[in-house]
Amino acid sequence: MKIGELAARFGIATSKVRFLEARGLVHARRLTSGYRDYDEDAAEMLGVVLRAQDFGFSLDEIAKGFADAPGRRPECEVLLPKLAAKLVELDRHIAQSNVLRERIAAMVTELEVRVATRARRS
Amino acid sequence: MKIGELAARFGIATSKVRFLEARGLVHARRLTSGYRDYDEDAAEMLGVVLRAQDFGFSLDEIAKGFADAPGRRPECEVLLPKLAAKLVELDRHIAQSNVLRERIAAMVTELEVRVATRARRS
DNA sequence: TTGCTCCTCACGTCACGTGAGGTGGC
DNA sequence: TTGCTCCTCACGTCACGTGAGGTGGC
Repeated sequence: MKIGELAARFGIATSKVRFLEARGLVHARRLTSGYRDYDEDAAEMLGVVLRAQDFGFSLDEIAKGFADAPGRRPECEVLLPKLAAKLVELDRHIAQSNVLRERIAAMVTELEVRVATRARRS
Repeated sequence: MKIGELAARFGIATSKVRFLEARGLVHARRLTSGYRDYDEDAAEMLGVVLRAQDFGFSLDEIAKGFADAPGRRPECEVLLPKLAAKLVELDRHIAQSNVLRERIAAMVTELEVRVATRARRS
């Protein structure tokens, strides 16, 4: 599989795939033409990386996760505390977002009232 | 007020204040020593900028907001549609975060079961 | 003099995106 | 030959943070 096909499969840009390769997070063989060539193993690895990113891990954290793991995939024991920490972080983030949402909603209401009042006056 | 006091008042770094000044989002007079000097007007403007950032506006958007407004503060008519759009965006973001939260929680549970099973086996 | 704050560059960071200039393959 | 995809640099972006080298002010 060439880079364009792989990128399309995950809905990302080819530049991102090359970038992740430079960071050591995806591996590619090369065709004689110099084109990158990916097998299913590489695709799966990319999938794991993208999901970890979704989970809020930075690329450094993800790289360390792969390094800590003896095999290609990080082990449960390594992953568990990190995921648990992310869960706490996410909960705080969601709570903050909800507060923010209410503040913005309140401001919108206030501005709407102000605009309406001004319209009535003129 | 000097930069350190202003920064401390808002809980931000002095480097951020200088950066925002370079972007034209805060204004400072200068003392003869060359030190930046801030009055309450400047502090208020900084407060507006920081709140807008909290609301998820980029610095470019904030700068445009100030530019669109004839005075120092953006008008309701300019602000309202932008805030409304942010509200929609935030709602989507919160919904996604909740989905993510459940996915991580499920994975944590799954890994815990796997670790427990392995412990029992050995 | 000490120690704190302030100053101006300039470069680093994070995760890419973009554009130049060139090549492979149907 | 056209047109699409691929390649490698190198620089741009966003919102700052950091560090060098130097100065003000109590």
